[in-house]
Amino acid sequence: MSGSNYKTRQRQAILDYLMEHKDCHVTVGNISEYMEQDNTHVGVTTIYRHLDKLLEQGLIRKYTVDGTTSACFQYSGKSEQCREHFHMKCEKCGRLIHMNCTHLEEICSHIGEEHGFHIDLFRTVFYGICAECYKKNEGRDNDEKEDE
Amino acid sequence: MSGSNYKTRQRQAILDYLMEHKDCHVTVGNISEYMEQDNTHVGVTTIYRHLDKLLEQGLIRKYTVDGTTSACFQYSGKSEQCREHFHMKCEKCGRLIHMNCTHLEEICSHIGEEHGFHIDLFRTVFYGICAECYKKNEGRDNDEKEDE
DNA sequence: TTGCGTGCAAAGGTTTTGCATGGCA
DNA sequence: TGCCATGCAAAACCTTTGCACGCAA
Repeated sequence: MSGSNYKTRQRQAILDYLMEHKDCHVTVGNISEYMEQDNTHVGVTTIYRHLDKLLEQGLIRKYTVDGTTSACFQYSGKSEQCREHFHMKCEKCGRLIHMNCTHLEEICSHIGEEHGFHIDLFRTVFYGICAECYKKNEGRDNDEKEDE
Repeated sequence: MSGSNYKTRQRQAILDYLMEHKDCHVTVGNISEYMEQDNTHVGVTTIYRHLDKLLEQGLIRKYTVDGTTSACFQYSGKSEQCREHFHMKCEKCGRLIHMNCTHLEEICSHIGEEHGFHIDLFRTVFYGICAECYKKNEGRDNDEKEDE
């Protein structure tokens, strides 16, 4: 499997971009556009192919964010440790938060033992609003009605 | 918004199908194919439009399951109570499990209070393998390697 | 030199839009 | 009858594939 990684301009550019944006998710379109502006053209085909590899290698994650049709990717680093904690994604700012908390680790065993459900930590993501965005938004627009 | 729901053959057929399959997710293709076999043709456009409405009304959920390119939908019912518990999705059989568990509810408050992260219970789904599928699969194929 | 990497064009899918027609209220 | 609902065809996207050429090792 994808064991041969030639060191090419394109590969480096994509990796750089992903690492610079490790706090939020990006689409193939984002990457492509950025490269264009940067006069560092990289074909979308190439981007897709590298993302596939990185995904296989567990270096990035793939999401489907509400309202978007295209897939979102995000750098998460050598993931072994990411298989041991939960991730939360802020729906406002898009930040990915690695939640290291023993209390939460317990969830996993609880669900496994009591409910017989074996959680895939790598794929499971909590969606919600992060502390900062929540503060910012507090009391502001009741535009997004809380339903009754 | 979408407040006017005419009672049409198509709307009813789609709703029926969704409710009959409330235990698993279905794609637009599934719905369309079924209708065809059932001699109850419904155009895909119509299906998409109804799913959008149902989504808006919170009657169904939308997923993107790994490896699939098309969106998956699943009936979840008048969702008010589904905003109060977690959901788990089995990646093997596709079943959606409504997890009513006080222990887990605590987790929610823990995350909210200690970590300041406000979970969106309606959108958050735990991915993994359900008890039944886990049993079935136990010791069988190490085909799907556990990585090293 | 070898074989992977790249990029264009084309193909394959899924989802959305436009528009004329059908059907509920 | 007035509107919304429907469905076909076409458009708009996103992603994958085929193939010739480029380039790292």
